[in-house]
Amino acid sequence: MGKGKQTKQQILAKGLALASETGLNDLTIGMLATASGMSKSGLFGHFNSKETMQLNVLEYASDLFKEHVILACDKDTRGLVKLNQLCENWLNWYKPDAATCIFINAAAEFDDQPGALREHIQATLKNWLSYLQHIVSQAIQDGDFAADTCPKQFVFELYSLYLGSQNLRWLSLEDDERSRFKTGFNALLDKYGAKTHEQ
Amino acid sequence: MGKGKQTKQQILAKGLALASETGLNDLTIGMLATASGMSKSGLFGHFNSKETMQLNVLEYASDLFKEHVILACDKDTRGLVKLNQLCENWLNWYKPDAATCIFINAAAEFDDQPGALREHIQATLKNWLSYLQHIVSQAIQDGDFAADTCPKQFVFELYSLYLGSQNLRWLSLEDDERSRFKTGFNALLDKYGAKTHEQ
DNA sequence: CCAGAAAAAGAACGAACGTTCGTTTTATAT
DNA sequence: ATATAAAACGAACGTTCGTTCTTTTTCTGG
Repeated sequence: MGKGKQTKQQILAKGLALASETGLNDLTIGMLATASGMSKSGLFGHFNSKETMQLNVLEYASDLFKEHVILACDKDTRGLVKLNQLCENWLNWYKPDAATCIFINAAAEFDDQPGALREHIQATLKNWLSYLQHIVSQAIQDGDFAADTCPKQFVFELYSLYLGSQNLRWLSLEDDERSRFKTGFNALLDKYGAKTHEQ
Repeated sequence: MGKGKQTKQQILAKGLALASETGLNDLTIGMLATASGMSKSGLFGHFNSKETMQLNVLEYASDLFKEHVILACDKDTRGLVKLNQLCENWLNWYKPDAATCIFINAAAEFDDQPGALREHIQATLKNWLSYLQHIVSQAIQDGDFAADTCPKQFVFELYSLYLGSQNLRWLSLEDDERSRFKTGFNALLDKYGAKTHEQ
């Protein structure tokens, strides 16, 4: 890896950290340059636009998500077992004590702002939801959920619990162990007739 | 009402409309002035700071929320019946086909930005959630929900469904009738043993 | 109707932003 | 080691922002 790509990775790591604190919108080229110990124009040369920089930060976050959530699951698991692992990873995917998920946050920031960023965020979220639906469908096939379970509705309710947990956490109404989420999650498994749930 | 308060109300109405489209953060003094047909400094005089202007917009939104959601319920209803009415009003409280709820949106925008705005948003949301808990407690007292129902957990799951519905709506995965929300809501009522659910 | 107050306008400011440009430093490959 | 390309720098640009003045217009009460 050449010098260029190397510092670019360092910039993106710092960028994701900053964006997680202040939001992707407030991730300014000047402050990211300062945080990276380089000049504004020096950093700018890596991206040639602020939007490209933000896009690259999101892609960097996607890589981390894939690594820490999806690939971190045990091999050859599927259905209900994998769903449990995914949710556990999902809750703590890029920082143990962190603020809100950058994708959820960015979605709220750019929801009304057309452009490449918005489309990228939408695609990422849709992709994740459809992956979850795939796993739920496996669980149904395996007989872990009732046969008439609707994967879309299931994932909607699961996703909702995730959003709710993050939101309540911000209001200091959710604890570190995500008790509200986990109680809701277990109730969700019950409702759809899960035979066994571990953890 | 003097001329001052009068135009101020018009400004706030326009401000809420704009903030609902572009977010409270991007509600600039210049553009709000232009939209209100007056000069930047003329509008500025009403608030003496951008933060105060944003706060007033939020308070204006709170008034509208109280009017369209809480006070719009039939008098002398309580418990489960009132909960149904509240949720129906909640889904369409400030515009029929609108974008996301301004409080949810503002929460995401200011969650990492200390100040009066953040505290106001937190207080507003907490107040709403605790009001919902009060209504749920009534429903338990009235025997409409199982006696061992936890109001906090109930409201958490209800709130989550609201967040999820809005988020999926943005992803074009929820329809105008909020089918996902309503299916989840009815399932929630079932789970906690609601005897009757209307609408 | 008219004085005094309130409201609005207009011009200007300092700061921060994204971006451009020319130059200098650093890395890389022959 | 040296030529060439990549990377980083520093200064400046045009804008936009919130805010502060001073002046003008518009209300309003006696």
